[in-house]
Amino acid sequence: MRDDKQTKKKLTDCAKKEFIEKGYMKASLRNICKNAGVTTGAMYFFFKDKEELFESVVGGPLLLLEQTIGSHFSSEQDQMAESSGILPGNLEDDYASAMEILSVLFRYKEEYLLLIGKAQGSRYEDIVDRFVASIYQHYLEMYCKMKGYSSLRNMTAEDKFVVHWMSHDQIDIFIHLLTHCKSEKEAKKQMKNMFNYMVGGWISTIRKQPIP
Amino acid sequence: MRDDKQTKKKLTDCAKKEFIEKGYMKASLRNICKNAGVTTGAMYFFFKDKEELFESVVGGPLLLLEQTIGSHFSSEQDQMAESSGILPGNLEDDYASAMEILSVLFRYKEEYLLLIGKAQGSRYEDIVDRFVASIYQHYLEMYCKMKGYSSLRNMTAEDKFVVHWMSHDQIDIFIHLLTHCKSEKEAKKQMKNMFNYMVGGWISTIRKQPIP
Amino acid sequence: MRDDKQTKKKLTDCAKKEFIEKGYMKASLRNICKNAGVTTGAMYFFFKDKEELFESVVGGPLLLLEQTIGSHFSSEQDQMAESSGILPGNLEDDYASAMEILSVLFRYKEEYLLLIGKAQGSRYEDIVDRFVASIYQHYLEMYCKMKGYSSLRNMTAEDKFVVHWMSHDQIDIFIHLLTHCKSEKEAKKQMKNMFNYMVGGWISTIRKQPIP
Amino acid sequence: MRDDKQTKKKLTDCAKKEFIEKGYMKASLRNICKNAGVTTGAMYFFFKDKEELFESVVGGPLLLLEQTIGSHFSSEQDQMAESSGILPGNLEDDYASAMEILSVLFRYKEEYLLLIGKAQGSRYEDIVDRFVASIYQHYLEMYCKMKGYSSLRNMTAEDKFVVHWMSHDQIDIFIHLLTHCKSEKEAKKQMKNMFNYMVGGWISTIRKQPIP
DNA sequence: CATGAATGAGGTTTCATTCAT
DNA sequence: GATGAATGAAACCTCATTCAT
Repeated sequence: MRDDKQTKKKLTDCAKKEFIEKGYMKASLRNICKNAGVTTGAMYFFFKDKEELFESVVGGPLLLLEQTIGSHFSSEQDQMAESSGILPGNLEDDYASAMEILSVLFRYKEEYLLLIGKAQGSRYEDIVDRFVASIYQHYLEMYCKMKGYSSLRNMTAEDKFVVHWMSHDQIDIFIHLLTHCKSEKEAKKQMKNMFNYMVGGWISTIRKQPIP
Repeated sequence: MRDDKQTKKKLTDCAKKEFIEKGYMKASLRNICKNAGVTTGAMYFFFKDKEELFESVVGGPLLLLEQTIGSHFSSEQDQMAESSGILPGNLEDDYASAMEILSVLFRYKEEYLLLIGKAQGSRYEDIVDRFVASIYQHYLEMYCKMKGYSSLRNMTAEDKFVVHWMSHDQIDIFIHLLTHCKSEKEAKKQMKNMFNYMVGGWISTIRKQPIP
Repeated sequence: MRDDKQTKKKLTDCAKKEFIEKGYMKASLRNICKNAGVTTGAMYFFFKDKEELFESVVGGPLLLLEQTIGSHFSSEQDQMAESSGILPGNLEDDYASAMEILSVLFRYKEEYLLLIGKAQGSRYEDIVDRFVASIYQHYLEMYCKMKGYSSLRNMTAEDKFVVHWMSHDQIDIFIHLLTHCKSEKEAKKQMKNMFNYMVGGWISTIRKQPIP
Repeated sequence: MRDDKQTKKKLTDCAKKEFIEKGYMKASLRNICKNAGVTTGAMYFFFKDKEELFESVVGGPLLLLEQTIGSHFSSEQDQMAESSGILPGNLEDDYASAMEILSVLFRYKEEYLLLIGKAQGSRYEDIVDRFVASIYQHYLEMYCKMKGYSSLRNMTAEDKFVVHWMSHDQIDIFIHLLTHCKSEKEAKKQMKNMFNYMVGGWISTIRKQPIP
């Protein structure tokens, strides 16, 4: 029983190491199997192909992250938060969300770094864009509210472009923290400044000028 | 003599196409040569190896870009610009610089996209980080002035971290525009909003709070 | 399973033939595989690289030879043989040893010829020198005794030079016999004269003059 | 005029260096031309092919050596020297000849080392055997005289074999000295012992026993 | 004398994948 | 579950040589 999943485990462990070292494309299945002390045939029993092996490494963490982001940034769950001050409520909420996301990110730091920077050649090579897309709708609606638009249909192409950028930037903040901070704790500390930066950007954008 | 530089030209053209299609790593020299109607041996007469062929495609544009950035963002040339308003003078200057950089970027759009997104495996795979590094000093000094510090040595690790992020973000703005805009004209139009966003971010960061 | 080790065998057989025909360097792996009716990939399943394939041909015989030489010429096992006549006992022993070595040499004649004369480019290209080195110590001690020196430290650079030459010459005798005799039997017959020649050389050298 | 042979000179110089470094086979014409600052086409104006380029390096010295050996070891020029002692006169003469040959060898040491050890793949790969063959006849006649045979036809196959070996050994002495001595002077000093060794071998062989 | 371009065959090695056992 | 063998294509690169100019 215990041996049952042991081989598979060893395989994914070695795969992870190899993918991190060399990136998806340059990673060698042979090498992975050799390090795992397993024949390539055995590997193909567990995994359909290279892609699936890669997925076995990053799939779980990716799903977790998607769900976490989804639960916080899905447009459906957006509430008309009562804004306590000048700041739009949603942005305040976002800060809390971001903290949770950071926790997740650092829980599987290696896997996410793999996904973000070493997945070229796999089906995840555009994962960052997908993350951006997944929060875009949320920010679109927030922007809409802050602008005082009555409907999403009032948004111009220019509006949408800037919202897309801001979505991208939000994701980039996460990546930057994951990439440049050693610990979750440090990331959360630095997050404050970056969030502050982002909010400043939002306000400037809404007002069409940076200065109050 | 008859063909003069025709063969070499054909080779770089086909190389460019292949690199764009498949990325540096997956690009096949054989394929490139076949498309150029040339033997691999001929290719190796002109180019030492795959890397050099790649360089022949992106090298020129890269140099141009580095010089453009260098001339606008070098810390030495920073003047104590007389600020006309609340905005620090340097940021205003940066806007003009950004416009010029955009012009360059769109002049060799394909090559820059190649460098930014498809250079994994080549010596340029970290080119974005290098760009960030190349403007970091400039922003460090600007931040210093805006903060009212007397010396760079007054900067904390936290200060540096946030400046590094802002440098990164500046580069990202360029990449975003290059990636998402069809024409230079459109990019320059969208730039305004994004620059506004960035300046808002800077001010928030300096003041340690987003709202005036 | 059906073929068991048939493929590998075929591969080494064809490799041996090719190496003998063209020498290590000019031997073509493609050609070997073609003759063996096997893809190059298959070859690389059994052998890490060209070197290892070569080793699979000469490695076994080489080891055998080294052990045979080692057991007869190791300085540790040298006994103070009671000389029955004027001839130093060790040289008499050496003759018996030489016979055994000849037996080994002719057992894998092809392989040894390969090693001796066609290994340029492989890690065995200096194998002859290594053989010389491996018996040098033995002859150094014998020379020491015959000279009546009390210690190896009494040997001059000139002494050492001549001993080195004689070691080289001993190896050369083996190579000459292997190269120029068709059978082990013939070699053993010719060996007598050559050994006689060598002993005469030794005595002349010890006495510093050839004439009694 | 001076420039005339300058290119050719440079070419042979660089060729020599490359051949010494890598051996005939691994030497790269491209590399040679590059180092000589000349195009391959130019090289092919002076030399028909790789072989001829190699010949331009070793040809001269080789001819000189062949003539030197020829003039000393040619059977025609052998005189019935009056032996002053027990030693056959010819061997005494050989010693003088050997000294002259050593002088020649050290005059073009590099070239001869090239010929002896790095010519595999060229037409000179068997040069050592050719040297042996070129002195064989001489030694055959000397052996004949020393044995007291009336005609060469009295020689058995066994006689011939041992003479061939002794011819080989004579050549080997030269090679050993060239390989292991730094200067001509040192070689000539060491030569004495080696010649002594050889003469002892000859006498033993003639008498069919090493001890007087 | 020499260039610069081009050939074409060949080199060794690596890869993801398959499949009978 | 797992092995070991094999495939076949493709990878990058180097070579000696040729030839029009």
